[in-house]
Amino acid sequence: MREAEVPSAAEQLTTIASGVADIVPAEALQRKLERGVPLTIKLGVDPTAPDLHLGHAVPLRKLRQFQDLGHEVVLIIGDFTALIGDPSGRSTTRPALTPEQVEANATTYIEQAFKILDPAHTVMRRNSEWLAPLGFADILRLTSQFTVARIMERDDFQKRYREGVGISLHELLYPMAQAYDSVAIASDVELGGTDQLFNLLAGRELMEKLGMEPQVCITLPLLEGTDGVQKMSKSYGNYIGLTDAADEMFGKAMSIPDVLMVKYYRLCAALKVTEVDRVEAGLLDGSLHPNAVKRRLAREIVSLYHSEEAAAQAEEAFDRVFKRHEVPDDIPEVVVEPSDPAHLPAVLKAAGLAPTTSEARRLIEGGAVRIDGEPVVLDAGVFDVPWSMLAGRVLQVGKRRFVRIRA
RNA sequence: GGGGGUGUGCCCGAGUGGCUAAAGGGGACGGGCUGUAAACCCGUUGGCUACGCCUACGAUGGUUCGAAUCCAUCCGCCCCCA
Repeated sequence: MREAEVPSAAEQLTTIASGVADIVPAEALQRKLERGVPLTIKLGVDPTAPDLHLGHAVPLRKLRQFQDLGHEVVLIIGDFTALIGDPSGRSTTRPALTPEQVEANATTYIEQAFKILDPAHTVMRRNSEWLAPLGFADILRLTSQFTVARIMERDDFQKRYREGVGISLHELLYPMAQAYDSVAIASDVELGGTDQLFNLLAGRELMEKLGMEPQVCITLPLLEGTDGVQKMSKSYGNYIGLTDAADEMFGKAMSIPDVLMVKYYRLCAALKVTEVDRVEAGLLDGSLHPNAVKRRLAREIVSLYHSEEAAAQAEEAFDRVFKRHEVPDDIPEVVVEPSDPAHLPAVLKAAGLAPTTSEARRLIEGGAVRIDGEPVVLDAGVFDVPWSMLAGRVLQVGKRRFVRIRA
């Protein structure tokens, strides 16, 4: 009875191809799908960054699509390769992690990954299972499958070599190690970011040399962060975290540039491809208002990581603050040592609304501070305010920072 | 091993003795407009209960009434030759 629900290879291909950067080679994937047997889909993750965001979620979502089409996922925790450090996109040798760090990161990774993946169709493996037991002879046999010229084709290696930046010998082995993962689990398909293409192809090549059916490589585009320019990353501060609170997540999603909306729909939401196509067309011909489209996107994302109710609440809270310019309903309360008159910059600092009193002064002078929604206007050089103006009231800085003052 | 260059605020980058808390740009923040998008306009961008004081131009120590600017030593980074 399940067979009746299984979409045709062509239909599956439409879903799989949505939003991806490349499928190498696409015909091979089609052939694999046509067999009608569940495929083994591989994703290797480096347990380097503990907190996942929507950028990390992109390949995970694609895996989930595969699962929903009836395929099996093997998630490989690169606990052994983490000791090498993936040189991809790096201009210097990556610092190796300690086994403890790797373990801790792996645990949080798995926890967050299962917000997306279907546990019933996911197998978790660690690549130390098969990489650690390899002897020197095994390594020689594996390395003999690759030529230096082939490995040095990688543009990040080339760049580093040309620029005289050191490349440790063990780094050259990274692609081979990852390739061997594919051999170990006999993957049909491996996913990765566009920067992973070389490593993915190494897997394909090694499998072929060892007489196996080679995997198909699917690359996914890098996701730009909320600033719309840099790729999403914690260090750029432009990320939407998988564990962000619903309100936060909604607000961040609303702040992405319009041009990125369709990409987010494709890569970060769980809608059917036909529905995403419809939204894209609607935006193009003007029948859908961008704001409405973005709201829906924000709701979809929050629903995925929290719930539909949470999404509805987040939208309501968003409207309250940003559309109707009202005070949100749950404002953190801060206890401030009363003084009369009160030195407003000191209060702002104490309340966590400004990092320094100097900054607080600037904000006051710039008209950024409100009490119970009313802008605070003081004479130049005056920063003292009667305590009665503050006690029990809502102190606001800018559009989104609120605090209720408690004596 | 030899020769040369360079180190400024979150980032890039001017500045070669006082007019420099340090031009200009980017970013960020705030205000306006708006759909918390983009674009655009304006303001702010070291600290301090503050018409003043303190700390800042890789580090330390000097010269000077006065130094980011001159000198010495040290540290970091980069380039060329071997």
